[in-house]
Amino acid sequence: MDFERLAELLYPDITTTPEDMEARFPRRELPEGAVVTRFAPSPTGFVHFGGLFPSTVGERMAHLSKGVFFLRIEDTDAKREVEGAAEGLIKTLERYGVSFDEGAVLDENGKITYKGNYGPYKQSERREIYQTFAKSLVQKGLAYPVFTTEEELEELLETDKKAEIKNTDWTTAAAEKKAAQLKAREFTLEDVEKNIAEGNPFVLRVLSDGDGERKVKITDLIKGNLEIPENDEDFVLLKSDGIPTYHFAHAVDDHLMGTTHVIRGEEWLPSLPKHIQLFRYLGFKLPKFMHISQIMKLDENGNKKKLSKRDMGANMDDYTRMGYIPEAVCEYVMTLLNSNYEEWHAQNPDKSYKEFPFSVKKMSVSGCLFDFDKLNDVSKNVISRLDAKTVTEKVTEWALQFDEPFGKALEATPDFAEKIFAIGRGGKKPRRDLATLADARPYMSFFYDEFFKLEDEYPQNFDRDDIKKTLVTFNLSYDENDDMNAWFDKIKAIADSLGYASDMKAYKADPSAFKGSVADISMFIRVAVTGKMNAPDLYTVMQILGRQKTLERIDAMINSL
RNA sequence: GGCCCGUUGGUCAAGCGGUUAAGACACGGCCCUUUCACGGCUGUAACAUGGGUUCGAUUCCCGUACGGGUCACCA
Repeated sequence: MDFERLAELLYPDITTTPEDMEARFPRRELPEGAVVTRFAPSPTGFVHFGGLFPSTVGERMAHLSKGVFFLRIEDTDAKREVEGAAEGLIKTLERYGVSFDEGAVLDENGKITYKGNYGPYKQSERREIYQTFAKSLVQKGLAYPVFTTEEELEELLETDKKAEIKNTDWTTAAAEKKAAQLKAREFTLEDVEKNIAEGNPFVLRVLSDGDGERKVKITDLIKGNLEIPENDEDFVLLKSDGIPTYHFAHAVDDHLMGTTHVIRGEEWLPSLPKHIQLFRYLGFKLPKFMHISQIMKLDENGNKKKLSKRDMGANMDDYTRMGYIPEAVCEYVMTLLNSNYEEWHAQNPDKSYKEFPFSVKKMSVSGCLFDFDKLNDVSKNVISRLDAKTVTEKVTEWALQFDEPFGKALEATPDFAEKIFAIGRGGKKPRRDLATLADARPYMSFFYDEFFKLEDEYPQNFDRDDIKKTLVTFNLSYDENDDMNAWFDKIKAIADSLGYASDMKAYKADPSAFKGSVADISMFIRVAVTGKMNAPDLYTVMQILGRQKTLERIDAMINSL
């Protein structure tokens, strides 16, 4: 067959050559050891937690090595594209510390612009580039066209779907495919001429030289040494609209853009032989591959399942809504990525996770389960390290968006809110009450009259009279200028007068000698003032609340008893 | 179904030929403590399974089971 002729028939408009492209996109000049990575999402929706994973890895590797991290938009499937998705994607990633040096970035108006010398960074705008390489493959006899009518196409899709969905008859499906492939390879130049003349659409398929019985050996930086059967499928390079499939675009783009490390989810592992074959056909140097394990969740049957976009915690916006701060999510991601992160962080409590010496070798080969308990723990630490002012700001901002009445209350008296958040904050061992910004409301709402309510009841086993006497006596003696000791001495005095132990040691030694202890007396007061059995330090609470409100609440309780 | 990847406590995981098999989260107990939170101590709990190789396997090899992924003109 005259491949030159075939190439001309197929791509008469393409006058550029692969050499032209190489010249247009020269090799990058980077410092020794610098790594070029990329994140290449398709703009089909929001950022998925599973997408934060590989993008964080890429960002860390590139920036830790003084390399380049770029964003390429893989919009080769027009049908699935979602308007505005790319902008949202970039914004979200930005919030989680994933920023790009090159490729699609946002301008000051939040619109996409492109930066860098290896563009376009949007695949739909790289047609000519792909077709140039496609044409050269045809010239070398490594790719060929398949003309298929719309009906035939739909039919094919139908059978594929059937095999997939009904999970039936894989063997005949495979045999049919094989036969179709052999048939498609047999065509004449005349057939092509005729089809082109009629304006029939075609796809370009690779002419595979692979043998499914043989295996390719490849080392994945995460998975280790792999042996996968060679690709023997004449897969599609260019779709009938002239747009490449993922496989072809990946080979061409990552070569031209100088990607040194291809980081992606492990769902790509099975198609790796296709990519290896393509890089070879195109004469490209193979980049390093890193296939990252999926994040899983437990389904209702207790089986691990890929975290899908419907799941809570999949959409990064979920975290915002739930009140997780981005730093916490980032740190959680780091703990999953490199298990020694926590150890490092314990030794370097003041350093940002960005200073952590991230290591590819430490990455896990197996998929891990998403664990909210762990996220909460990490998040509690992160929030506990913030100062009162920052927490006040963050909670207020969050609440104004997701819990407006509470947000307004905080906003009205920021100094008051800050005093509350200052309780137990600062110092080496701060309180860890808040896992999320949303936890603030149940924690502190009793400080605000409009949210104050009796959440806990007095336990039945206490004499109402004792409670009443405690409250009355406390109110009469309360002096907000007392220091903590003086304040507590008064409470102890009440305990003694009612037959409750003021000394906990004595109480514990012989509980039967007392009606209760000073702990119970404190609780009587606490419930009256906070409406709850559990609250931050009562003395401080009263100080912040002020004399008037404190006494009012106690009075109200006395009257209700 | 074929192919690929995986399997150490409930979760994340260290260990990679000889260990009392770390640590963190979660859970239980105790201590501290006026409650909570913090802190300290402590406990329960694991190498999926069967064969090899070896003086010795959690570590290496093979099979089995289980889980996941994938088999599109989607990425």
